[in-house]
Amino acid sequence: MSECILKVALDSPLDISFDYLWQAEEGERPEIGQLVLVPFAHREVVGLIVGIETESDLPRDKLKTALAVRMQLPPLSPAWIALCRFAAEYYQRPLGEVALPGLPKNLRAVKTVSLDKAIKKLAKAGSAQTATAGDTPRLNDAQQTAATSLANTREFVPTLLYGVTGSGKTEVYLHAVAQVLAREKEDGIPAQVLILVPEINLTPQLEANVRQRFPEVMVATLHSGLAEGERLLHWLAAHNGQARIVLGTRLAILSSMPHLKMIIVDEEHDPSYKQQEGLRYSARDLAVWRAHQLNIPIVLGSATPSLETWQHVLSGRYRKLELRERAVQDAVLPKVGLIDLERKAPREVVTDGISASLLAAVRKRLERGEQSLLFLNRRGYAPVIHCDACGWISNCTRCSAFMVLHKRDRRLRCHHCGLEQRIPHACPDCGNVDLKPLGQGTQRVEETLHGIFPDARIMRIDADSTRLKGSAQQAFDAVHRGEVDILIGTQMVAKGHDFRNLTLVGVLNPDTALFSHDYRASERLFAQLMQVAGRAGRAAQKDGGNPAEVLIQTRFPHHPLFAAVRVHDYDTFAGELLEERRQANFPPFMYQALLRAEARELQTALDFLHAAAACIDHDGITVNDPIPMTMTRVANVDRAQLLVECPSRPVLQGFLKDWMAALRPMKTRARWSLEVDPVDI
DNA sequence: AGCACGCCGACT
DNA sequence: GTCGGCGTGCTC
Repeated sequence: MSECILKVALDSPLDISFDYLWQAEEGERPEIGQLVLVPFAHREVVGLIVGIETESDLPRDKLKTALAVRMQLPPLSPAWIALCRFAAEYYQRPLGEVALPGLPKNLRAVKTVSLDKAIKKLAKAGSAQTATAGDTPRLNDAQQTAATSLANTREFVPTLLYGVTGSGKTEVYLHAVAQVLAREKEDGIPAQVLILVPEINLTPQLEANVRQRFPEVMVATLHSGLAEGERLLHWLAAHNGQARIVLGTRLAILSSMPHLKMIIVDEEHDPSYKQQEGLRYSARDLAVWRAHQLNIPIVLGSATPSLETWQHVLSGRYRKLELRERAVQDAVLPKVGLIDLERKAPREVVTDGISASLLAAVRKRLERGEQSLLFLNRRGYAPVIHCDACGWISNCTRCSAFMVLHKRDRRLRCHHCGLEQRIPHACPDCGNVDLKPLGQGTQRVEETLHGIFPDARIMRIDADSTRLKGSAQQAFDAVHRGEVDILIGTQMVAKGHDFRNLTLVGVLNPDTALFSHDYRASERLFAQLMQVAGRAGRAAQKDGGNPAEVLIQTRFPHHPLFAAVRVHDYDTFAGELLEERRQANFPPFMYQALLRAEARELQTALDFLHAAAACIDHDGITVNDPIPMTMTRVANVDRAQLLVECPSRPVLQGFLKDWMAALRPMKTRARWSLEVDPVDI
């Protein structure tokens, strides 16, 4: 028996580690990286051992004794702890708040029963398998070149795999994975690969592809949809090295993988990689850091890379491997056309937001027995109802937003706070019974199309139509089986699925993003248009038949964004955007952080931000004026924000550290949080 | 963040 | 008389 002091990180907002006494049994010394059950305030919690010492700075009578070290779990590696520590420092949060919430709940439970059971189960599943690749399809030249380059890369080289939808990026990933796993034979290390995808629910194909290609290999999946028991098994399989491939969403970037040898980030530009609550990290950025830390290759795949990544390519920090053609035989890129809604003569007849030209194109598809997709990023029937007589509009009483008309449920619904009410039968202000829906949502488009094409099989896919678990998948399956003629959808339909018999994509209303105050809106719109265009049949035009067509309705047909979309020219467009960003001192040429505050009274939030702006010295940092957020009130809480900027990341980081230290003890009724590298401002 | 303690209003 | 409102303070 010998006594030691355990330094323990706990999931607590206090940015310190906590010291506990521990009597180590002979031969059972605790190690850094092990989990430990400790008494904390009036409860028992599980923490992470981050240090083992003989002395504590605190007097002995202040120390409590740890209750149990979780010896059955192999310790988390120093590299994993370093990753968490980096994320904690970079995003200005305590280590414990980064390291612990990501662990399966069972590992953090007071009782250890399910953990023991899971460990036994995995022990039965056997040791690491030999990685023998299944049948590998032939690669085209571009794919082969990319795959060879990746095969020759064993160190940290961030690589952009740049290719349009259908150019065969997945095949290149799988080759790269096969290469990494095959190296086990040479150096005897059972390598692991991490593959990140934006939304696991939309990419069951990738999981199926991976499992089919590597039938001998254990594949773990990690995403928020897993049941706790499953989550524990998959996490443990990654942690003990049994799972050779881990496929997951952004949260998987913090998984423990002791033999990690390659990271792949699919659709690296996707906004889903940014966690938008709690610890607001970018999984893509952490992936690059993790690859750098381990000196292993990382592949970032995209048809429309983020401007951050693109800038790194231009500056030579990242390597670019390009896949130019679609890999599927006979497939060519869809033809993109614009429908000018402002054209004076002949004027487009527009029915509920759908132009006559687009309707004609849909009719042509119906006659040919082909499928059409209409894309509108707005669910509900109409975004607002209003009274012609007095000007009343359906504002939410708790938010600075409209109540959206959901005609089928006969309700108004706020998409921000969830408030619902029945549709008023008359104007609440003047009693006028003729309240009119303004604008279009997917439900209205569905209704209009039913009226125009009564015999067509029409399906709507959005968050409302797919509320039930599994119903989204069922809907997509029905489209694949050809049971749908016209598909109407929000951005849910833009990702992941390619429909072979789909030859028309109509984009109803992209214009709001063109002149948005958010300077990232056009970058996102471009990506979204390219992505939704990619849904159009990859094999639609064999037999010299009809090429797939994308029709975009717009009142601004001369906007340069559309010119770039028409010729599928991301390079030029990205170059122009980057030049604008450089001129305007926006990211990636500027580093930013956002201090947000919210309170019942807007003034409380603003007062706090003003005090925060004044509380320390900020040489070299631009501290902007506190401003109310664009959507100021959500669920009866007013929100304001303060943007700080600096062209140097280390300088900004240094400032943020001091700033947070100064802010924490400040007394305020406002709730506040800091976001580093914010995406929407 | 939890969670307990503590000191004032309407109810079985 | 007590249930419970949320302000304040502490956590090795």
